[in-house]
Amino acid sequence: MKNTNENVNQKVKLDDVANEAGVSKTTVSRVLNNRGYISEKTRKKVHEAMELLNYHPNEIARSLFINKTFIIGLIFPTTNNPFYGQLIFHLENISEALGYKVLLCNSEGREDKEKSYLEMLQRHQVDGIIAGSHNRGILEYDNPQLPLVGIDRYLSENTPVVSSDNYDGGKKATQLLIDKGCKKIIHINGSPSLETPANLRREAYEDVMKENQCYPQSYVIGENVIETIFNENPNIDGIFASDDLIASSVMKEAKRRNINIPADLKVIGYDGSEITRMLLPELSTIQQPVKEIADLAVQLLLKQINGETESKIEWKLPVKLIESETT
Amino acid sequence: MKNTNENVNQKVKLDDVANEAGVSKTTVSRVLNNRGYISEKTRKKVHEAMELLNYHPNEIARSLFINKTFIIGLIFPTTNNPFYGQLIFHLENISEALGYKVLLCNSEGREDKEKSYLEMLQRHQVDGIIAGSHNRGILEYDNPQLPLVGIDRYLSENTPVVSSDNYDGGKKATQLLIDKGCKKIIHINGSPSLETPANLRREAYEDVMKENQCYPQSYVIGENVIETIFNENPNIDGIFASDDLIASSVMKEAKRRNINIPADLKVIGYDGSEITRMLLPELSTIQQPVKEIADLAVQLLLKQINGETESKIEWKLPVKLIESETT
DNA sequence: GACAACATGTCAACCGGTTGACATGTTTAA
DNA sequence: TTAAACATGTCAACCGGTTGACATGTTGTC
Repeated sequence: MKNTNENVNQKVKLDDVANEAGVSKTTVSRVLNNRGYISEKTRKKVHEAMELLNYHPNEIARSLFINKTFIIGLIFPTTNNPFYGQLIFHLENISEALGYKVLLCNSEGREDKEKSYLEMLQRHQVDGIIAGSHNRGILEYDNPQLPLVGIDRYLSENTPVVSSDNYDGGKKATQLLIDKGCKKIIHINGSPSLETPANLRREAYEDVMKENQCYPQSYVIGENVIETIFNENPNIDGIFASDDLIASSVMKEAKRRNINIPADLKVIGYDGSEITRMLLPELSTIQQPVKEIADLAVQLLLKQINGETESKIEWKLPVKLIESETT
Repeated sequence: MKNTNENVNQKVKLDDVANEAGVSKTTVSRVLNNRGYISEKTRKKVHEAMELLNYHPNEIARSLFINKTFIIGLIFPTTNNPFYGQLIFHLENISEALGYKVLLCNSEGREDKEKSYLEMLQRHQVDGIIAGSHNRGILEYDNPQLPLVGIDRYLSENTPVVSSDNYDGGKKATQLLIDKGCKKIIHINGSPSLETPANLRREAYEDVMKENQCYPQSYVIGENVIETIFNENPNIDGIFASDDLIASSVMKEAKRRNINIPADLKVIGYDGSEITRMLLPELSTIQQPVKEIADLAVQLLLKQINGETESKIEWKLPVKLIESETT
């Protein structure tokens, strides 16, 4: 009953609070969870005791019982990238506002890491996962009965995918280069073996090129690819890179070769994240609505978590063409 | 005893595995934790049962009992920043390699968010926290009996702080500008009210300036500050920005005013993160050893977690001057 | 042949909350 | 006056693992 405080050495638990406040364990729990009848006087007493003892309810114990952790797992290649950095920032932000915490997993695009993260997240009883990484199939195979949302990645037949309107983005980018008078336009993208809606950027590129009687030609990003492109295509006058980092490498190489942008070569990227806009404002790009993507992804995940159904699988959000100095 | 599989609807638990394998709960636990005597035959049986049922041990239950979660909390302003993005990537990476998971908290530099995150992390029974955000005092006040490490931030008297050698970095940067013949050098930094070792960058700047009979003048970053600097100092010929993003804004403004860099104005930044180097390679900067900082921070945290003592409080890692086109 | 080491089982307490059932007493409203 | 609503307590089961104590039986070895 008495305040036997004086630097508690062990963790304070609910029992201790009950003793301090002179009430029962059940009453404290009632105060904590706002259930049943509680008088203001008792509520105050309990809160004071909690304050005095510096009590922090053990979420682990709570989670175990209620069978819910309020944790969401995020699996993405890396935070060390302007687009993902911004996306993850918003995902965390929105989740936090809705009472969820976030376990961060940097898969580095490696299948083995992704697999072990998935396993780890299941052991940790996360309430759901948002992933934007690697191959279809892995998650499908393990078939966790877990709420799941993909960002720019197909995870399985029935998991919702949120992405920007990649086809429209690819169309806008290609069309701009053509409108600016480019004749020999090349597209550079990531590995097309990944099953991602981002491949639509290339599809749109090819369609628009053909519509304009141009021959589409794509390169997959990799070691020395950009040099190769310049070497193999001396008459190149337009490049559509499927992300801004690639575009920046293109610009660097062009500079090295004294190719003037935009006079001799026009370049457009994709993503338009805040950091890229800040550090490389001269680059024209297709901007993804990152915050909206994050918003929708969390919303769809929470729907699943709460058992609501939603039949729409593919969600596309509008992109914005940002024209700058490279076109 | 029999495989009563056929799509398990509820969560598989240890009991189910025991039944499937035809052994006792204790034996399964022994296999799982590698304790006591277990024959190869039994071990195999148990593993097969786990596979068959697609069993994932409930870490929550385990954590509750062993009183350890293997989770580390990370409190940083944002992942949407080249430096923090890279730092957080490495922190997660290293933690993962050592068997720890990471709860991500974007404080946005807000005191209230930081406070509520701290509270949340304690409820979730994290094993420790690495923070690189905001004011001293908050964490100290709450005085959590929690392993704690700061990165570039003093958190309390006795919490270790890891940072780059800020004084040396500031010295190198300023000296470079002076060596290049700058006479009127201005420093731009973040709020000096934050108690962070990063303030040493400015101290070094001031010391070097005085040593060279120059008058040191610092501005705090904020709305329109850069314009103000140019307006108030028409004869300015050198700027040392305390991070690369600020430096990039300086470059942008200089371009707008047709001030030629480096001919009329030399600029040097601080951080040298991968993304900045990639997008803005022409910027001279002081590069922090991000991976080494992350490495050391995790190491120091684990030491605390494991009850080992370490009396050294301030850790400084060497920086590297990267000279490029802006100086 | 005996004793140590190996192999496994049963049982129950425990980690720190949550919850339902039930009891008792006090207010409040009709 | 009396029933409903309010306020709190006790008790025990439960969430899903872990662990120690103790029992029993099998091998291996000197």
